Amino acid sequence: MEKQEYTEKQIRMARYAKALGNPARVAIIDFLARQETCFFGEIHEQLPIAKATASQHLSELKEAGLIQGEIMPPKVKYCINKENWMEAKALFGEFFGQCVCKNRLCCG
Amino acid sequence: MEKQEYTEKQIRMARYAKALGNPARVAIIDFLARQETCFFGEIHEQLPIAKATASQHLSELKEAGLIQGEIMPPKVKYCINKENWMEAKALFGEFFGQCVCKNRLCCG
DNA sequence: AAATCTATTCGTAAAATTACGAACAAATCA
DNA sequence: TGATTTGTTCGTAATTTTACGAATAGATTT
Repeated sequence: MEKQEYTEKQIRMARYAKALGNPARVAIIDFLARQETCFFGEIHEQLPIAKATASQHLSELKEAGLIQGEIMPPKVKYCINKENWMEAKALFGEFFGQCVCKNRLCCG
Repeated sequence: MEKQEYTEKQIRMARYAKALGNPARVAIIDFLARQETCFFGEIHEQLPIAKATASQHLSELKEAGLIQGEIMPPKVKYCINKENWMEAKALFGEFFGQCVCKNRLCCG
C-alpha cells in the first residue's frame, strides 16, 4: 500500500483537532462546557483578545461543528454542539485508545 | 474576572491539538500506533505527500512531543513518545469529559 | 574512492491563521 | 427618532502553515 489518501476518520479527527489548536478556542470550549452562560459578551470577557478576534474564533468552532450559535436579539447565545461533540469525543477516545508501546520493537 | 490569560492546561491542550490538526499528522500517529514498524521510509510510503513534507510533519509532531526519533544509520526510527502521549490522552480525556449539555439553559 | 541509500534541510511559493480597529447591522432604550 | 448596546464583518498586516523539488549530509556498498 502506497500513497494512499487519508481516511474519513483521519480527516475528521484532524478537523476537530485543528479547531482545538488554539488556546483561545480551547478556552472558549472550556467556558461553554462549564456552562456559565453562553452569551458572546461573557465569552469575550474571559478572553484576552479583541471582540473581533473572539467572534472569529467562535466562527471557526462553529464551522468545525463543535459549537452552535443562536441569535437572541440583541445578544447571541453560543453552546456546545452536542452531536458533534460526542463524535469528536469518540474519535479522540479511539485515537488515544489505540495506544501503542506494547510492542518492544518500538517505543522504549 | 476579565481578560485573563490562558491556563497552562489550555495552552498544552491547544499545542497537542494543533499538532494533530492535519490529516497527514493524524495518519502518521495512526500508523505509529499500529506499530507497523517505525522507519521514516515506511511512514512516508503511507502518505500521499512528498518526502520533504513528511519529514516536516514528523518534525512538528516531534516538536509537539507526541513522537520521538532515533537515528539508526542510515535509517531513522520514529515512535510515539509514551510519556507525552499519556499526558495528551489525559488532557483530551479531561477535556471531553467535562461535557456539558446537562444544563437546560444551554444546549438543547 | 565513487556510487548509492536514507532522510533532513534549504529555498521558495501559495494559502491559511491570528489579530486588531473601524465600520456596520440589528435590536432596544430613552 | 436618536442614541445605545451587541456582535459581526471588513480591511489589513504579520506570521505560520503546507507543500514541493533540489541540494545536502551521513552511512554503507561496490
